Amino acid sequence: MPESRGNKRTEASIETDPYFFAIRAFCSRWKPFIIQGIRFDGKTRFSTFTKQLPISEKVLAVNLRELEADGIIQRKIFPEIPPRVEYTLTELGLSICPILDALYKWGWHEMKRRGLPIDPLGEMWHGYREREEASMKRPYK
Amino acid sequence: MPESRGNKRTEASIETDPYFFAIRAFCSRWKPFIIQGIRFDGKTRFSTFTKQLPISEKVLAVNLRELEADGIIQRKIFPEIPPRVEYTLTELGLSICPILDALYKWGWHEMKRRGLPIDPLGEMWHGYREREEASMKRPYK
DNA sequence: CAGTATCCTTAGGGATACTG
DNA sequence: CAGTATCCCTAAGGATACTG
Repeated sequence: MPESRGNKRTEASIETDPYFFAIRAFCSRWKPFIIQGIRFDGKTRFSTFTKQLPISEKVLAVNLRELEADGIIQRKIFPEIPPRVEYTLTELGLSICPILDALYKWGWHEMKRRGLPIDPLGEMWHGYREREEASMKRPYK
Repeated sequence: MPESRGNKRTEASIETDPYFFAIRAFCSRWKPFIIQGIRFDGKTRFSTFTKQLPISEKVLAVNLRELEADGIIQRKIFPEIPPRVEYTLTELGLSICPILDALYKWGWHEMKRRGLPIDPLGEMWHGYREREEASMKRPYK
């Protein structure tokens, strides 16, 4: 095996670019929803995510580990039986929220302009629709 | 084949959410760089991208088609020999730039804080480093 | 409860050759 | 020049079962 596929020299330029860094850190499929979920409740438990999102336990665990490794969320373990683990946003995690809000706002306005259907629970979370606390507790299931 | 893998009902909620819409529209691996490239020159040609980015022609073409379909860029064909095609940003495309700048800024500060190496050409594009016009013309090759 | 472990599928990306 | 067409590979995501 003489070399891997990609051109390492040029690849490196992309992968040391802040766009790449930021997008990898919090613009994947699930991370905005996970961050939003923590933000909504202040702190969240593992099983709360699996109730709120159509995400598998494996994928959730991977995303939580990455967010923790990137310093965006914090994991606190309470030595109880049954075990309890709480996830909160760090200062860095809080600094992402305005950007996520801007992404949401852009998408919301563009979807409205095109007449596309918009998930109402996300709208409640973001203040684009009046809140119904009951349905917000179990948004996606 | 009774059903596809994913749960359609819950999938739908995610896929009608503005986060998903916005991230799909311009937070993929290449789209921020493509948008930035057009923004830098005002208008750009196909071959200019392939010189500026370590991207294959196929992937570039796919991304350009998607950006055009989403109304983010405009494609103008000049009936010449050899053919000439110019890509420009639409109003919608311009509306994305502040969000991309915020993403870049967040990534830049966080990478600095961690002492990570940052691609200098991106820094020039974004005004985080003094411009050297020569090297900015062929950034990634 | 809060996860691993296993196995599988698919979308995105990439190298290269070719065409109008 | 501005793309297609092919073929290939990997990473991300997902369903399900199991464990401390």
